[in-house]
Amino acid sequence: MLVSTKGRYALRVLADLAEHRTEGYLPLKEIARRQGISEKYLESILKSLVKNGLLTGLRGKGGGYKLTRAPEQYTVWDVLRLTEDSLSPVACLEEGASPCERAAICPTLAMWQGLDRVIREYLSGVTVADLVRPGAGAGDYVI
Amino acid sequence: MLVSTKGRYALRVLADLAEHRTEGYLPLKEIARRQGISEKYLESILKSLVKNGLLTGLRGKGGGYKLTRAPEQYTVWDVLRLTEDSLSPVACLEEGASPCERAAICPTLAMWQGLDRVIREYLSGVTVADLVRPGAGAGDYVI
DNA sequence: TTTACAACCTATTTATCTGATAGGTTTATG
DNA sequence: CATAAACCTATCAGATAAATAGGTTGTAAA
Repeated sequence: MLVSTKGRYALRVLADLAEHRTEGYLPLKEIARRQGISEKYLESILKSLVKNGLLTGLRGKGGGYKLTRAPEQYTVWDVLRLTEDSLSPVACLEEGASPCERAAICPTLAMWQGLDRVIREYLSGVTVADLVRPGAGAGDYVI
Repeated sequence: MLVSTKGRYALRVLADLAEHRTEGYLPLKEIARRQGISEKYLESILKSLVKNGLLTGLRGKGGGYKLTRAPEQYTVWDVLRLTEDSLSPVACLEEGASPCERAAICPTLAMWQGLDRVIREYLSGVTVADLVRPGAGAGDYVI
């Protein structure tokens, strides 16, 4: 599996915040309830989104989270890069992977690089705004 | 990570067998040595390839493994489907996954389905013959 | 100014999966 | 009949995913 629940939840939260972005700060409790996700688990996910500037958090009464930019300014790729340790389809393409000594003769390397590229281009072509656009269907994102 | 060592090793073995397919049955020991893979681990991988008809195994002295078809008859997708529990990018698209009750309202579902399709189409478009074609480069498999 | 609320922080746990290892059994060949 | 090689079953160590628990700090409203 390429994308964990962490990444899936993060996208659902961003979509949720995009849909309710006129309502100011939204408390985690409310988002968690609406999305059916454990509050505590969601908390750890949102923390990293705040730390990386995708969300703003406001403490105290009346506080909560909101987007820092317009929904079309977040690509799915941007979001998943933060929540997933790696989005590479195979271990040998992960950043920080120990360089493979067979790289020069590996018959599969180019094929994996092609897959990596296909995935990255697809995810970079979809934004949070696309996700919340009404009536989005299965074939919409394939060019 | 989408594809484990199991799948990566399987493809390398098929490519190896394709390159040496004029030499009859190749013993696992020889393949493992040439590819730098543990014999015992490789054994468990090849077993499933034999069971599913991708390879033929011959026991006893002079035995080993060989391909059952021509290299261009194996797509990468065919191979990985056997070695990986799932090639779905997300848990909710795996076969046998408990049906998601939010499917009808999920803003991300269509996007994941599109990714799933992009991956499947890419992997279905590459064969073992492509892998062993001399001089294959990084951009070759992206249309 | 105090109370309630909500983000923030650190640690721990549980389960599953990956990658690998070990040792024995059967079958074919020279 | 000795040897080589596939076949089979079980086990294990480590990593990662997914979640849980409980406490601390900051902010706004009462």
